[in-house]
Amino acid sequence: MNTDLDDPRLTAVGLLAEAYTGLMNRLATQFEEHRLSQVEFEVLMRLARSPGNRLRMTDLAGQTTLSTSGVTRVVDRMERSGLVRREACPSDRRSSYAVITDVGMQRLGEVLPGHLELVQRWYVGLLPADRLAELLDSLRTVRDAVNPCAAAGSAETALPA
Amino acid sequence: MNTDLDDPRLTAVGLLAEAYTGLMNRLATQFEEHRLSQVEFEVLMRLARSPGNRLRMTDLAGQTTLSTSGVTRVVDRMERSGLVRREACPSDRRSSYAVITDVGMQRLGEVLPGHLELVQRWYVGLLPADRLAELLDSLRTVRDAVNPCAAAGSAETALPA
DNA sequence: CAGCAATAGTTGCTCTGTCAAGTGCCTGGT
DNA sequence: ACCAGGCACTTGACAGAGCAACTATTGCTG
Repeated sequence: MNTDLDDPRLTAVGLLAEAYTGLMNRLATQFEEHRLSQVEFEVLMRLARSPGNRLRMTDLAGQTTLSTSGVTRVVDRMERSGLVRREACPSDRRSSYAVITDVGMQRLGEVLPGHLELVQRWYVGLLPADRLAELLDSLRTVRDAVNPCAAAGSAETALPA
Repeated sequence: MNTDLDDPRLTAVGLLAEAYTGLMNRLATQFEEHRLSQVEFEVLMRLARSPGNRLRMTDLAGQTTLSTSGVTRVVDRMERSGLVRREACPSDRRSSYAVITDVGMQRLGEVLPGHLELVQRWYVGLLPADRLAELLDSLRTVRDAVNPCAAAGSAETALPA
């Protein structure tokens, strides 16, 4: 019928999607064990890696997949559970910082080792070093094209490298 | 503080996530122009590629990222907009098929060319052929580990290849 | 320095999807 | 032949996230 249905480009997208969502599913289980969602984990990571352990709400939104209202709500929840607190920005009364608390830091410390182990097992450990390097390089090419902000921004997802 | 915060494995996950979500954002715009969501597009694709243009609800759930109740609801909506219809399964009265309609096929035909073009521009076209082949190979390795069902199942995301 | 456009954040409404419970149907053991 | 347990699907209640509208601030421009 429609020959486009067999286009190899669809396979390419499918593989990317399945690899990503499959990996995330593997990781999600461990987050749940520690009463964290994926989004919450990312918020903790971003804050922990930022100078002063803090980020303005808008910047946090820019560094995640969330809208600003999404960030408001996540921070609401995390503030309620003590992982994060809001702090006024002295230089601009419109802004406020989200700051990771000691409890948040501790929680992150509990999750991270297991998380890294899972990433090792289900992703980076599956490929020989040179293949992995090539993979990351190609992903970076796509990422830079598709999401130039992340490339230009202060941080990649995790590392400025 | 916590040296794990700089682990390169986090960068690896970050690149995968940003490449994937960034690409999806680019593709989403075009879907909206055709009044389709990403999930609806995937449902149409899966059905169009299946024998008899149909799939049991459960199988459709297995081939997407949705739960069975999620599939029930997507198919509800798509049935309402005429893209899909339900049909009873003669051999098992518990099951029902989702079948893509002519309208659904036509809609898919409208979206697909532009979709492929975008995939070309923001993903496969960014890499030389040999790099792309390596990328897909590595992604397949990860996918097979992380989501063995997809590998074993009747179809990859798009192609059985 | 008054006024106004732009910005940071929050909130109401809505949509989408999940989980758990419920219905009806199928099947294997006795 | 029965019924116990399992399966396919649906439904109700609810959580997460986005958009658009709103408030409070800021800072530019005349």
